[in-house]
Amino acid sequence: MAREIPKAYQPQEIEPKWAEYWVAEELFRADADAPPPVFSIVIPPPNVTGSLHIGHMLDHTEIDIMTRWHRMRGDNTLYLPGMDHAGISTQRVVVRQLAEQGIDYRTLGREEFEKRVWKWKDESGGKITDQMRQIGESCDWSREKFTLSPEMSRVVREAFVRLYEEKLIYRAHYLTNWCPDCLTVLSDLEVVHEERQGHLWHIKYPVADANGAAGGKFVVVATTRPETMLGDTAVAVHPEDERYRDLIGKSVALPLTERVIPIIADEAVEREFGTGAVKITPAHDPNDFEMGRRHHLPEINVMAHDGKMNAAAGAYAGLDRFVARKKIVEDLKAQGLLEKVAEHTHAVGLCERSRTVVEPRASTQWFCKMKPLAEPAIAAVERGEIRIVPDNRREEYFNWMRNIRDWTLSRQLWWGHRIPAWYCEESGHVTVARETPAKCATCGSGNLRQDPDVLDTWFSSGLWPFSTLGWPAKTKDFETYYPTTLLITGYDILFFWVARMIMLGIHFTGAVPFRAVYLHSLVRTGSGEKMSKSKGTGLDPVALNQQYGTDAMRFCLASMAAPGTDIVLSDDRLGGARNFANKIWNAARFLFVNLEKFEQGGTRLEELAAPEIRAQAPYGVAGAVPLRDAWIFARLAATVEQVNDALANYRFHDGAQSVYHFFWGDFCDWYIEWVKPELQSEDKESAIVAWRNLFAVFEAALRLLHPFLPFLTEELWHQFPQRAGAKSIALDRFPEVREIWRNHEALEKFGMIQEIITVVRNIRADMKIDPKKKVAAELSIVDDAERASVEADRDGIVRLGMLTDLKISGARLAGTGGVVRSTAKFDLRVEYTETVDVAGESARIAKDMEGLRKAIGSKEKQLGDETFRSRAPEKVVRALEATLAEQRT
RNA sequence: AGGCCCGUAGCUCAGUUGGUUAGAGCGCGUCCUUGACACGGACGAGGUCUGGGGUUCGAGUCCCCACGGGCCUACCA
Repeated sequence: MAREIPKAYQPQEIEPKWAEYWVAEELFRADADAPPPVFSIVIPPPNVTGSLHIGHMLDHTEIDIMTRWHRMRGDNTLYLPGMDHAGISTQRVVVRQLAEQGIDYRTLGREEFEKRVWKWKDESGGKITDQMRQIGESCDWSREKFTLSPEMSRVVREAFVRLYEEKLIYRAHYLTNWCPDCLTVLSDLEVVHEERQGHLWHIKYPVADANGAAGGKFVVVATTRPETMLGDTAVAVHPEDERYRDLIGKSVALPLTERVIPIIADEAVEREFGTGAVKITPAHDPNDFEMGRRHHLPEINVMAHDGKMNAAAGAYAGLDRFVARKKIVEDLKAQGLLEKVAEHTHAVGLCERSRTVVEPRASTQWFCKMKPLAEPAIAAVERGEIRIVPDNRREEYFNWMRNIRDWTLSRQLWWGHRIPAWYCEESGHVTVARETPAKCATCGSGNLRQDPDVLDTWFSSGLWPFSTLGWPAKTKDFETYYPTTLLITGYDILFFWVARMIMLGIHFTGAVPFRAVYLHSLVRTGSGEKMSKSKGTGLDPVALNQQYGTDAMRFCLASMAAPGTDIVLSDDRLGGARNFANKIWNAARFLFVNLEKFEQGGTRLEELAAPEIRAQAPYGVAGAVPLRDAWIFARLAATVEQVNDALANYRFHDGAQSVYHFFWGDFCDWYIEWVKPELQSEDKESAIVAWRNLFAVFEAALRLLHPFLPFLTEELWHQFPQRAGAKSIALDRFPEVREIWRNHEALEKFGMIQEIITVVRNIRADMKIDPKKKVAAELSIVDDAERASVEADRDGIVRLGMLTDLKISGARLAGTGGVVRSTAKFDLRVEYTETVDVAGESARIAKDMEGLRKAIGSKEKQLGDETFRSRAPEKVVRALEATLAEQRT
């Protein structure tokens, strides 16, 4: 480190340098030939619709923490990056952009439009790549993939053709969800439901005789969508409904039209709802569609693709559906056919992307049969071949999978994988093939036309874990890295993506696509909303990274990422994480600034901190490791184990908290403060031991911190002597606990010293003793071994307690005056010549006593209870007794 | 309609099979410009865990009910 180290850590100066270095040196290139164990993870490919948002930051932080941790533990590690073409979303973005320039995308033609989208993809994709590099993701850029690349297209066609040949993909006329804004059908998942206050219109349909003449009677039907009545082809009642029994088989004259439609009986009709009579519109309602099939009713589609009424709507043709609704209600009212209007709250289906009200509409589409795919996928999770974390998402997965319905695959879009199906213009036959066929497979005609539609974008995403590794070829990558180890993504795409990968993965490869899925929380705004760019509630990660530093952002997210709960990011939290980075920076600053002084005595950094020197720590003076060193290494060991355990269970917040507490609380607040004088000691041997141990702990701490704060730790790691050719801390080892680090005794002993110092400080603060004024103190410890240990570290206690002197004995406190406080293990008296605030002191003592009495009381009561003694485990009883014994003294 | 989750300090949240006086960060109060760090240090005040009932020797932790908030699935027109 140079002499002029800034006092405050400035991530902006440091981060870009390493971000570039990591990419340029290709440090994270995976080697499929490297020995196991393997850790492989594929990125949830971000949509090329714009740039990374704060949700991605969380995703990528967690993935990168896991990746770096595994890599440092020596695993054969692959983090595969890539992006998703995001069919509907990306098309919408470009359509909107064109519209802003006054261009209707349809006038451009398909080919030109696709060109425009590719151009956008390059820009947006480039931006995302830049962002990912900026935030230091340790992925293998040589293996980057894009879901719509020619390579991925081949895989998609392969998968489609296989499923078609297996009769799992089929084309059918069915009722689907239509978005009049996106102008495409949607799968059920892309329709979101929203409770809305609406109306239930009760409409009178005149009963007609066989000739269509009205007989003065009416059947009243209730509907929430009056405009669809123009497409009614029947009225249905329950077969056992007494009210309507004699009308079954008769007809009604459909108002506003010339048509006469039958009254049919079907058990699906709920007698309790509305009037018990239902208008049936097979072309515009899922229930009605089914009923229409059962009763062979005609379908009359009354709406065009853009949500306007079509020619079949007669006088209402050309009107927007909601305008038509209003007009129809008015007309009915005018004709006296509107019986009443009731308030009615119901769930309205909206297009996930455009928020437009989705129109159920019968059309011919491609579908994927899901039940046969779902069964093995359910079984795999049941058998534990895939672990879903957190647990409760497992149930959600099962619920959805067990009730799965067929997947509408085709989309009326231009941006996406074109469906590999060709229609013969002569015979009408369909040819589904991997490559463009020359002639019709059935009749041999060369007059073919490819299906204009594209596939749901999630179809290619569903193949991602194996398409990216070279499947269907048996590549080295596929052999080595599939099944992938872990998938980390948000729970909001459990069904869209995760479930489908599991189904398609098992179906095509015979193996699960990943061994575990960790579903993380979502990042929300302060008011609890899901962050969204469109609502302006999104936070810009680039700006935040700039302001606080990427490391701080990562650490902040990690420390809040408790499984199962959403994250609310705040400036306060980010500031706290930034402060932590600054603390680490300054600890390093302390080391190197002091080292300069020490080096003047002729000792070089190499002798104190070379890798082989560090490996032998902790060092002792004349063979004895000083207590503070034994203690910090024991704490380091415990922390390493806590972090390993936390990360193994995706408990990022626990891991983050452990390292925070260790570095700030133990290392900085106690350890550095304790060794300060040793570092410039006259006694050369002690000084060298202090330096060596300090460097060893600090360097190990950097490696421990690295997965969380990669930039800062990389920067500081390079300030240490490293093995020849060592390029990065990211390729160094995660700290491994050495047996001699573990030291329960040191933890106990140093803990007692900390307690003594804390009591001294307490007294000083309570008595308002001038912090700069040193005072005398006296300590009494009954236990010989404990007393000896404390005596050995008397100097430290004196220094950190700001004492002039500390008398230690095993007898009762000899001196008088001053303030006395007692704990289970020791009594302490601090000289205090001023008048003690008796009232305050006795209030404090009284409060202490009160708490203690309560604690003792409850324990005595418990221990006195025979049922407790006989039923509680012995361990608990003994621990209770031990504490009670202490508290009584 | 069915299912799930949450309600713990002023704020945001931890609290893994029930077990000693319930934790963190921020905020707050007192003191400290001591040469790593004021993005700092020392010390401290704040919760009885939404309410009620139950199981248990023992419950923030398990069960039931109520209230409050959120989410997901769902073709009652």
